[in-house]
Amino acid sequence: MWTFTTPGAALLASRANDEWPSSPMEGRVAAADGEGRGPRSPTRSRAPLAVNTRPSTHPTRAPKTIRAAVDVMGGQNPNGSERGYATRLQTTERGAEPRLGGIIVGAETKHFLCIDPEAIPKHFDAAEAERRWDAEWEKQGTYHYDPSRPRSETFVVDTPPPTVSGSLHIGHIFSYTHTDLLVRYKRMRGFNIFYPMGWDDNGVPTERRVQNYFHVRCDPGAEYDSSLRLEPATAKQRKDRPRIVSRQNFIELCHDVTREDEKAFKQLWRRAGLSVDWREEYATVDDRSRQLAQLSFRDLFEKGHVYTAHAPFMWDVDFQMALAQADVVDREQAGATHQIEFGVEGTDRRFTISTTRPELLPACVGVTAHPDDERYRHLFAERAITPLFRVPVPIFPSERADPDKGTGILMVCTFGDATDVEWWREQGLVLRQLIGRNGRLLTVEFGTDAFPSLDADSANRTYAEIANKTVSQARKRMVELLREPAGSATGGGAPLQSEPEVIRHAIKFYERGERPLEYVPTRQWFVRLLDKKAELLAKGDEVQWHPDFMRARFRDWTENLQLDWCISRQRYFGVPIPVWYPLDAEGKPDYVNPIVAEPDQMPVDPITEAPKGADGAQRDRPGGFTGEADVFDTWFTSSLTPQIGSHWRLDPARHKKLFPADVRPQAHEIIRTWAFYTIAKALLHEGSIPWKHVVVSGWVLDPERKKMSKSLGNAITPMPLLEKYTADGARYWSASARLGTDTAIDEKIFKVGKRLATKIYNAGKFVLSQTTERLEIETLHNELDRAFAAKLRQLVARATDAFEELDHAQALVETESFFWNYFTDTFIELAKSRARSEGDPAGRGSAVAALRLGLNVLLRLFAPFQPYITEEVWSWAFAQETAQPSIHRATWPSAMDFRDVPAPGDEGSFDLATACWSAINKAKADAEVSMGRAVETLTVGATAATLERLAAVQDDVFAGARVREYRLEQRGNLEEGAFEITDAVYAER
RNA sequence: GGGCACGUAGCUCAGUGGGAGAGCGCCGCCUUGACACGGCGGAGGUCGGCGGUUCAAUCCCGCCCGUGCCUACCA
Repeated sequence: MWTFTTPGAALLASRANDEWPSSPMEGRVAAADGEGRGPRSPTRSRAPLAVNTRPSTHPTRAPKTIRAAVDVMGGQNPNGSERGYATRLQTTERGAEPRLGGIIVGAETKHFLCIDPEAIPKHFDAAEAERRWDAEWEKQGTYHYDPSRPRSETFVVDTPPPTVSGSLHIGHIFSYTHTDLLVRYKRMRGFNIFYPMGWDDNGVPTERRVQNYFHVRCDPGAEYDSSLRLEPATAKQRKDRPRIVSRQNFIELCHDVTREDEKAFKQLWRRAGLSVDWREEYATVDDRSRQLAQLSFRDLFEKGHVYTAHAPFMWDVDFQMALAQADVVDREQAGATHQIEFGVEGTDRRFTISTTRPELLPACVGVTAHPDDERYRHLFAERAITPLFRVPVPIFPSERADPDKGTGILMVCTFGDATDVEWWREQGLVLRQLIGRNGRLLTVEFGTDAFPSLDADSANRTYAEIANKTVSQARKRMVELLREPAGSATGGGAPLQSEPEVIRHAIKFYERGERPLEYVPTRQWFVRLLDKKAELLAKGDEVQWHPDFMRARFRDWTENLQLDWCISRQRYFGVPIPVWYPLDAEGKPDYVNPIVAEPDQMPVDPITEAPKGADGAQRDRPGGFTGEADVFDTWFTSSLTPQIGSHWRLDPARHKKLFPADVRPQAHEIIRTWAFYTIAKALLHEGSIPWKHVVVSGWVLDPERKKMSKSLGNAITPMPLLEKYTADGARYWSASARLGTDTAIDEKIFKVGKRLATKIYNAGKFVLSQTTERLEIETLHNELDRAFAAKLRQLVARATDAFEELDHAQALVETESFFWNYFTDTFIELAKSRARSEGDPAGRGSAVAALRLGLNVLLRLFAPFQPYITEEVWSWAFAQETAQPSIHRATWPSAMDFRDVPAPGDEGSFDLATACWSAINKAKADAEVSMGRAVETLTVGATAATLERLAAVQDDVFAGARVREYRLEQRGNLEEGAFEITDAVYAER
């Protein structure tokens, strides 16, 4: 028996690929071609042409015409699904009424359906179709995860939760489409897809957005106002001081705003056709995420992986919070080196240090030079005297001092940079903290134990000049002070030895910050990572990176890690650190013995809730407890996305089925954060990798080839592009880019994608309107049809290979070029006239069958790329024929689709037909007549061998070219396969 | 400073040890019974530069130039 639409069970035998299962039934596939049965997918039945004949469960909605048609048709619905019916209704309601198109005879007699082209709108209304199919997919549960199926048949995606407070831009569509392409392919390969979607809403971006939106500031000491309702601030209001709101009010405002932001994202995702299972939606501040983040903390605490410490650490003076190494970026800034003369205690010796931070002179706690530096060796036992403040400080040798930098000798301050912190620790230097948490110079008094001075009065007078100033103001004033000879530590004139020399150098900033970081001693929580570099590197190597060179990003970052992970943030909107500290009799917190919340208490807010068994009245009372006010670093929660999806610790059976995930898509700039922390968490919690594959998308660049981002102001909003070029068009643009490759945005590509959808629409309309009525089809009789099918079969193999290698762009190029070059431009044109011929029933049946085979297979190959148009055309007839209401759950094309198609007599006959046809077209173009113009007569010249091979397909060629009479002429001077058209006489118009 | 990626037609990008490609744009023609949201035909490139390996290099190797990113330094 021959069939033309066969979402068969057996899959194309693809290359062995150990780590990347090609199919849920891998291993059985190759052996059981034609016999393998897919798991539970309704399409995996052996009744490919069946039409739903079950009595409708919605008889009142069933149009009579359809019911009549259905009653006529034989066959069975293989799985009793009623879904097919919904689609049929849909189609019918829109006026494209399917009707019997012909009969296929064989072991079983089947019918196929065709459409009335007049009933299909001339132009495809994409916006309408996008809304309609989105609703339909939701209704049908097309993208639902089936928890009853085993892990081996499941494909798990760890979705990136976008920061909803960030601006939506076209880059979102780009990278999320890449994921969706893979997901849709895997779904059609029979996998049970787990594709959740989360929103990352906690953290600084949301707080900042809320502050601006309502023009408010949070004051944790303020009273909660349960009736507070705020409107977005007006321009006038913004000129006033921000309104102060309580912590709880502030958090509520954050929730309000993120709820709205999530809606916008979700709307865009749905419009773009992401095949997410929306039942698996989560937010990183929702109850489950908070609970899991807190459970994560407790697990790490119990395992000894977290600790709290009071120490100088990187601090953003604007946000006033501590930072992790991953939050910090270098920025090139203008600076200046200042040469400042120091004295040596009890001598008249002197030396000159070089510094870019003269304002820290009052915080100088030591001086150091390289131990082998002949210029300074003799000073190492001495104490230096600082200028202006006359503070004696130790001079010590250090290998870290570079004799070639600056003057070779430098001052150590508390704290100018990370090296200062290290010297301070190693040498046991005193602490003279100068920079406050708000970035201004603290008030200090010289002549005290903490700030000794040989001339306290003068020091205090001088310091008064810079106290309370910001760092940059203080620096400016300090330079002026250093120009005055009175401040000299040696009596040798102005301490500043020369004019500051302007340089450009890299300064550490918080990535969202505007002022340089400072090192400020604070108490923070940390996750121990430095002692686990080797394990982290090993896990990174266990993961497969696509493209592979992205692996190096992870390795570089991990190898260069300098600090443990600081996870506490002095913010309000986030996941609270679930900890209380006992208070001693004097009301001082005991940080050494924190009380960690019990698992069954989580999620918990230690600011409003008490430890288990404690009396809330004991809060902040001597002998009682105090709640930790800090929240977690956003990444502490985001690094759990695989576990949030799998419900780790909440549902162990589910977790076992969904963890580790198969694939993690992400952008390359967050390898150091999201990927790194996620690998770290999986290692610390379970000694596992979090996912098997990381798929890295490139960036979207603006036409100037700059990265598109809100901060650069070059971000393009996606919705207008989706509306202008359709979702399928936008997806086409995304799909054109290979993984890891940055892509300049180019609307021309969107346009091409829209054009492709239009062409699919029109080709579908044409093919499905071809009928054989009551004629019988047995097999592909015709050489051209067989040669076309053979080519199509090769395309299927190539597209499948490309997807298996995660090269969606290649799969698209292959499919698109085949569709255009071999299907619409040639095969349809050549088979067209036979498909309508009255005198050749077998040839006509063969043509119609081959056209439908081509359309059916190509639609499925395009389905991941253009989900809307393919679903639309699929719904016209194939949905019913296959009893598979959605193409997105139909089976990916494979050798099974061709199992009953005979091989052509000559593999090259399709190309030969095309060549001859093109030659005639060229003759017409040269004669400036239309392609549709009939040709009264012409002569075709070719070699004898070529003409002989042409014989099998020449009827289609001349019919397609509308040639009435032709003469074949042997030409020995032409190349094999080449044609020359002469003596063409064109018909009158 | 170290590393990775990239450099091919006006633009956006494929590609391969032996013939230089696609789409868009451009030029000319054609309103054909799926499609003018279309079709046919055509022009257009010293494959960043210089060396090397090879019978043969756009492709492999080295150096250089340019672009982007990661990472480091940051007196």
